[in-house]
Amino acid sequence: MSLSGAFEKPYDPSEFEEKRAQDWIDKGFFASQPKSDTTHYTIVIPPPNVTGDLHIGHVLNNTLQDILIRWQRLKGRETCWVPGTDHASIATEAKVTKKLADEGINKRELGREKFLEEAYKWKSNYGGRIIGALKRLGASCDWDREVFTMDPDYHQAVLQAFVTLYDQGLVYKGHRLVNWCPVSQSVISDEEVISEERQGHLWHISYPVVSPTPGGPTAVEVATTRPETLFGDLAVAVHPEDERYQGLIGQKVRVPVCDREVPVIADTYVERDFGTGVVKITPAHDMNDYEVGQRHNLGLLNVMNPDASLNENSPPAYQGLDRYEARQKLVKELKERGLLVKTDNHKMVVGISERGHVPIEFYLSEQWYFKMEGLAQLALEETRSGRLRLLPAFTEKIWEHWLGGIKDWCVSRQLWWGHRIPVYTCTSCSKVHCAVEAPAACEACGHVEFEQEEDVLDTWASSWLWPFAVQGWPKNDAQTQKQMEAYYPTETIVTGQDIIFFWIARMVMAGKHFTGKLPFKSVYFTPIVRDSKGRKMSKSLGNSPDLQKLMAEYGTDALRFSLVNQIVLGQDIHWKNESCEMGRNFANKIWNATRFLLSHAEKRNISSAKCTFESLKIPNDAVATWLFSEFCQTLETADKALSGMNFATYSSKLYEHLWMVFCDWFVELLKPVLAEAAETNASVASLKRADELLQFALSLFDGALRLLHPLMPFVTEEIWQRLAEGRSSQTIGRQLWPNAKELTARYEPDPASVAHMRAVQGVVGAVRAIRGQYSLHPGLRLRVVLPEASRDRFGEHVAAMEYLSGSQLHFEDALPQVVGAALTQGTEVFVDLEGHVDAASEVKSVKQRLQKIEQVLVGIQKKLSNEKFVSGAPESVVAGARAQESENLAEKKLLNRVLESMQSQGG
RNA sequence: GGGCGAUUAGCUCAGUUGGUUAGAGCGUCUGCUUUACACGCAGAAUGUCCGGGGUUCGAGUCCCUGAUCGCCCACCA
Repeated sequence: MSLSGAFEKPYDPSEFEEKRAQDWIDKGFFASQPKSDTTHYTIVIPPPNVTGDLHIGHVLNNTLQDILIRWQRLKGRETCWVPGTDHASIATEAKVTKKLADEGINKRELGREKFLEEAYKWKSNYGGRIIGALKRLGASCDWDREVFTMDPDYHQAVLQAFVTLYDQGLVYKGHRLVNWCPVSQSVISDEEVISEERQGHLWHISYPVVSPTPGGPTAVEVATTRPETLFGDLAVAVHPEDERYQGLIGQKVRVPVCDREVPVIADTYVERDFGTGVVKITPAHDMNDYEVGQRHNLGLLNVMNPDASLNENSPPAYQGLDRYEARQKLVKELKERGLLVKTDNHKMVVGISERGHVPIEFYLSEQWYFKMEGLAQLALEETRSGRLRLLPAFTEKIWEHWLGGIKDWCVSRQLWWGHRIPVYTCTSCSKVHCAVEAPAACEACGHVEFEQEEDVLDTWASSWLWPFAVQGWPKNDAQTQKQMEAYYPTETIVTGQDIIFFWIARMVMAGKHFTGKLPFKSVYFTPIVRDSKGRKMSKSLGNSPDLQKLMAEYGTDALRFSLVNQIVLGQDIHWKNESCEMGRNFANKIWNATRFLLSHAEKRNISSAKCTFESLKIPNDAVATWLFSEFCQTLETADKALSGMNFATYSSKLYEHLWMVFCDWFVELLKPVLAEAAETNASVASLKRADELLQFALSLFDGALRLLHPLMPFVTEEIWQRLAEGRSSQTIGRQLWPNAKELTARYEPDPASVAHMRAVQGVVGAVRAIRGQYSLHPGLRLRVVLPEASRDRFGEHVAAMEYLSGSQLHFEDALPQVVGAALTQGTEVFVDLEGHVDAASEVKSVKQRLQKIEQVLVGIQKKLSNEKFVSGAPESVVAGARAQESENLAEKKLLNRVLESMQSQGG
């Protein structure tokens, strides 16, 4: 293929990527079909919120899934990556509600049906965005299988799961204090409450004693962080053994402002050392107070509305005020009445609603719950038995802790966007029916009218079914059976650790409970991506990278590479946009390496199309044997790293192989070979060698591209398309991943060739270093002397070594007059510096080096003279130390010889 | 209050079961339009491996302890 048009430097990904991403999908390269054999490899995507935007965390976890899927696809497995989106009940409802409010429309006035219409409109406007972004990222999902958690089939699955649990007695309705989000005006689960430390106050308020005993106190001082709830106080509590308040127990005190009389009770819940040792008890607005209230039969007094404003149980002046306005007003009034003793600053932990971003209220209401203990046991058994593996391993401790102390799951939400709870109450006899379809007639009285529950289910009570519901569960038709057989259970889940309880644990429970199978074999928790200062990415900080811009500026491959390359299992990533440079430079590097190979192939009339990895032939040549050995090692590392989900090991090995090995050394070694063959009087042997090496290079490069493809799909595809004409109906993504066993059975890797090449590199490096030491111009051809005895060893590489080091090699034992000397891999290297360097400065340099060597030798010899080391350490370590000693001795001897020679020359 | 993780070059981080003279990328410095690539090539400099103890012939690695940062869990109003 000729180097025209689309093969310019530098590599410009923005020219290709978008088109390529669409082309892959159009040609159906990612489509999967259930097969009757067992080659399936399935991953289900963690469905992003339907109205969400792609953020860098998505890039990370979807890139990792894509790497696994593309890797397995290259290995010839029938891969299926199921994409989709989550309806995200509370998050979406909040967005739609806000949008309506901005337009002056009140959600409740609009009514349920109209609201849902609006929500679907919103979904159709924004729901495609994140899917589009994932496609742009190159995610090789089977896009024909996209599922939305409110699709009709999925809805059926959610209802069926609920009904099944109900029939099994695992669903109940409970009347208790719940976490209430005043913004969404719905209950939320414990997991949706985020504890945050906040600076608050501890107000000391005086409660007058109703009938003080003579000489006794006339008031008690109560400490509280939430004064506005005092309208709901039903008692004041002290510790039963607190000597200060013995006389008060059983008396009555007057709640300030509302002037209600409440008893002083004794309960061990009270900490004597905290505050004043006197606590106001507000059973309807605090979990602990609720418990205390239960113990003392205090009853309940709710003083708030669902939006956290004060209700009719508060004094008229406070009714309708928001809780914080009420607090201010009350504190002021207490001060005026002289009942506020003091105000202390106080740090406390406040429960914040994950979606509403405001402190939650404890609120008394009736809600639906799932019984979790049995389900939690199912999940625990899977990790304890080792059938389910969590990475990083320490997450298993978190898992154990949560599941061990699990509480029942409050699944009802006072929302409209979601799966409405399938419970129907007969309007005549009040019999409760739970069924997927509304019953035709009441089982008890035959009446035909029902009222369905108003509430919808927690989002996670639908997404916990994801791995099997996407395949059609619980339907039992032929297609569903076939799909369940092929694609369930899946392999692995890749996601953030933040949803370990929300989603991962519950999927395991649901999988075991409803299908009897563990839904995946492993879970990989990705690192959290933070900004360069270690702060969480957040909208309010505006520190999230603009991914569209990054992809346009550096390329998607660059983004993928740079992100993956920074992964450390179990640790956060500190992200800088500039780190994309590494990936961009890498993509450019291999792009240009291709330009080099192809231009020479053209010159030598070699068809790159014929040089596929399948046609790899290894010429009988030290350079080829060496590169092949390196490649085999890279392949082994890549396979092992990906199997163990060590993604950064995989990325850095490929980087090293392609750049440091293939480009820096192999291509450079190839150049003099090609140059020799290009001479007019080139020998037949040199022509043959050039052609063989070039063909070998192209074939091996094809293999290396495949190894890199899962990580950098775009640039590898662009290159692969240019290696042969007429590939547009194919993709590199469906070629074969090199098979290590077959490969090494055909050609044996040769460790000696690697050692041999290291010697060549050592000599070249030594000359370069000496050149650098004196800043000698690279164009200056140096005279280099190697010992006569090494002639055979380096014979075939002389031309290459001369080219790489910019020198002329001579094999002789006489030293140059002014000489830069080095010892590398047992070879003495002498660079003739006569006329370039002043002898005195080289003498000085040699003396310095000798000093260093002396120091090192002292250390080694001390170790070697230690009897315990010699007898105690493994043989290889002792041998290593001895080798080190002799090497340093040899270098010392060499330098002394050089020194002597130069000093005698200099007079 | 419990549990977990981190601390290695100016910055971001590697460093397998303890074993040569601790590495990479970026940045810095030097020299290069060497005909694939300046998004490049060649070379160089830079470390109290957080502090303090201990185990060991040998510790960045294991143990104890202290400090700092971060995360998770927990009902002190």
